[in-house]
Amino acid sequence: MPEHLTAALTPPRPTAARADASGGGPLTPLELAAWRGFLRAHARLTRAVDADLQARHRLSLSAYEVLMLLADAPDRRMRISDLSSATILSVSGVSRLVDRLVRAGLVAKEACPEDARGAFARLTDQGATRLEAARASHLAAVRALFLARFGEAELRALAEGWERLREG
Amino acid sequence: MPEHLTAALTPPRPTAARADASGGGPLTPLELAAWRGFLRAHARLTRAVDADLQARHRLSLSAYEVLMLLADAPDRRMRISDLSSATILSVSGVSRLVDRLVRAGLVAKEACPEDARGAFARLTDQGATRLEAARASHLAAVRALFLARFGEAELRALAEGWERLREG
DNA sequence: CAAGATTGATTCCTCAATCTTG
DNA sequence: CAAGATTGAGGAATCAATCTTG
Repeated sequence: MPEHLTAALTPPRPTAARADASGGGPLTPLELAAWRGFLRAHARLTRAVDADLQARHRLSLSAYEVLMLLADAPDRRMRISDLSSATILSVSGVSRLVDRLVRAGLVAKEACPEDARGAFARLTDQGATRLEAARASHLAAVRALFLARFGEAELRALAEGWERLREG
Repeated sequence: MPEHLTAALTPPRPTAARADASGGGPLTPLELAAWRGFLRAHARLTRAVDADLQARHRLSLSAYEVLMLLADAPDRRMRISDLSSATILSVSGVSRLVDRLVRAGLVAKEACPEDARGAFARLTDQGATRLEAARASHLAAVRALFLARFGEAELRALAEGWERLREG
């Protein structure tokens, strides 16, 4: 860590400067810690979780999410665009991911009877098996690296905070 | 939004199930909201902030962060590996990003006198100007989309939470 | 040999264009 | 024409290999 940066990383002390902190003025140390911390925490966490999932089960976090959504869906199938809304991926991103999952045998594509434009992605038995194999260790990793670091009240505050961000 | 998912997105009600919630058992609704909310909030937020920065100033969020670090560094310069530790990028990621910034004229590379293996990236005057032009609107965006949604106590809790994650 | 940096290969994702169907 | 899905082109990031210097 470069020496000139360590000062910026000491825990911010309580400040009364928040009144200044509007518009485009420089971020207060507290604002910086909240924002950069968010970016860094996300990067560290997703890397660690993804690497774990990849090493143990040859699945990316996105692939896991899609398989999980399919497993929970009626008939174990969902349409591409619905998968897109339920994840953080674009429609074309889902299309390509589903392609890869089909090639891996974890998902099969089916035509959509009542709308011939649509396409279903359906979880195969092999996909269900792989998901089942991955689920416990993945959830344990998410708990160990993230959830377990917070108390229940904090988790509620987090969940509520994400919701508040979504509304704006 | 697929109908079968809406139930999972209603705000989690207080639950006493946290005692179960260890190991690899399924996530409680609260845990799910905290974890998925984190992933989704990050995706939405960084996309919005990045798009804004890109549209107004032709800068990616990573580029902004690097320029910012350089502006705050002594002699406006840092070494590639130090930039890597100070950001969420790998060494090769920084190397390629700095390349792009050099091509854009925002950064210049300099040899390192006391260690000929090293390379400095130095902010050019043009880079400083571009950064100055971008700073206010970028910080306003970060405030509007993220910081302003939380009170000061919440920001402190967030900053402290990220710190706690880092320690594990 | 170890450390700093670069580069080739690859992966994953996005946008825009396209095709098909409602 | 609008909506669902796919595909071509391109961007940005990573790992592993390599080169140079300590």
